[in-house]
Amino acid sequence: MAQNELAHALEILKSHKVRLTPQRKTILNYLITHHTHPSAEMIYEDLKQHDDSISIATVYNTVRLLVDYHLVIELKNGDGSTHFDYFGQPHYHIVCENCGKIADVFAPEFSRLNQQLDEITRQQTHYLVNRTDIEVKGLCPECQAKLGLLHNR
Amino acid sequence: MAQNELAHALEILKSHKVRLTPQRKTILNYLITHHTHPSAEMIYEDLKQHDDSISIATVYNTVRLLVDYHLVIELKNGDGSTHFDYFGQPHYHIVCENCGKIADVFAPEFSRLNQQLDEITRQQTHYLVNRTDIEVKGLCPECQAKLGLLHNR
DNA sequence: TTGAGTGCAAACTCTTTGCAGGCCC
DNA sequence: GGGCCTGCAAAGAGTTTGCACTCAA
Repeated sequence: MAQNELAHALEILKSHKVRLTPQRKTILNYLITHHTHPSAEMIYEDLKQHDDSISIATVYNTVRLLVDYHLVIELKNGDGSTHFDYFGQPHYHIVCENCGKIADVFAPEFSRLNQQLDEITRQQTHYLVNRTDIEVKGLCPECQAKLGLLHNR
Repeated sequence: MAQNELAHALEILKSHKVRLTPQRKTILNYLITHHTHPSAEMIYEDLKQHDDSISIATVYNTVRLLVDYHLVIELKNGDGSTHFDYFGQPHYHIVCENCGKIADVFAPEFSRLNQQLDEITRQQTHYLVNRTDIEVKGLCPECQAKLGLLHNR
């Protein structure tokens, strides 16, 4: 499954004549197999553990490349850094405003909803729409408990 | 209109026992009357022109305060800095991926759509939902023309 | 072979912080 | 009058850049 995903993503890059270096494959594979919304720093630290030696500059270069090809999306969770998420299946994100934890939300209505937004946006602004990112903000279950808010559910 | 808006916003702050300093009023008023999605730096530069002397630190402090009280929302347009927008009427944003220009989109369906998202998100993640931000990315009319893409409309 | 990619470290930009003095409530 | 807010400058964090070397195609 993840292997197919990786092959598929590599195919897309190859079709755009992007050079497939070991570093790029490693980072792409990391993002496909880790749905933890890591920052560049986290990717770097994790990959350093294994014998994959990769510099932080290459991590930044590569994630930007992957974002440009719409394979990965950027997320901000309020901690100052940018987090990344492989975007294989359409989904959106909810960010905990207290601890910054990010969760994925897969909604069947998502694509229909996106189409609606595209339509409205294009009519109203004449912008050419490429993609829509939805970000919900709230409190994760842990932080609700921590803050004594569970009775509010 | 803008005066009512300002009075309304100040009322909200006052009800939370927030100290209403001249700087805070000035910045809030600036954001209510300028729907240009400025960065902290832009607000600072603009206010420096007039005799309002305000430090950049105060601009950062104040916009964060306003974001905390949900009077203002933060936007990223890819230029590295954070932009701010007074959030009087519910709306969302489209960002030009080429030049970074941000436009507002007011959709009547927006609040219904938000409710749907809240529902789905809460059921799926058990997060307590506070707010939903939608950000559409695309190309503004000017950049479409500049890039010779108008025939794609 | 060759030019794009990598690694390193320094530089840069945006934002935050510490502290002394000022002023809103 | 008390304590939060402001202004200044310096520090901090995250990200980008310049350059020499490497390697995928």
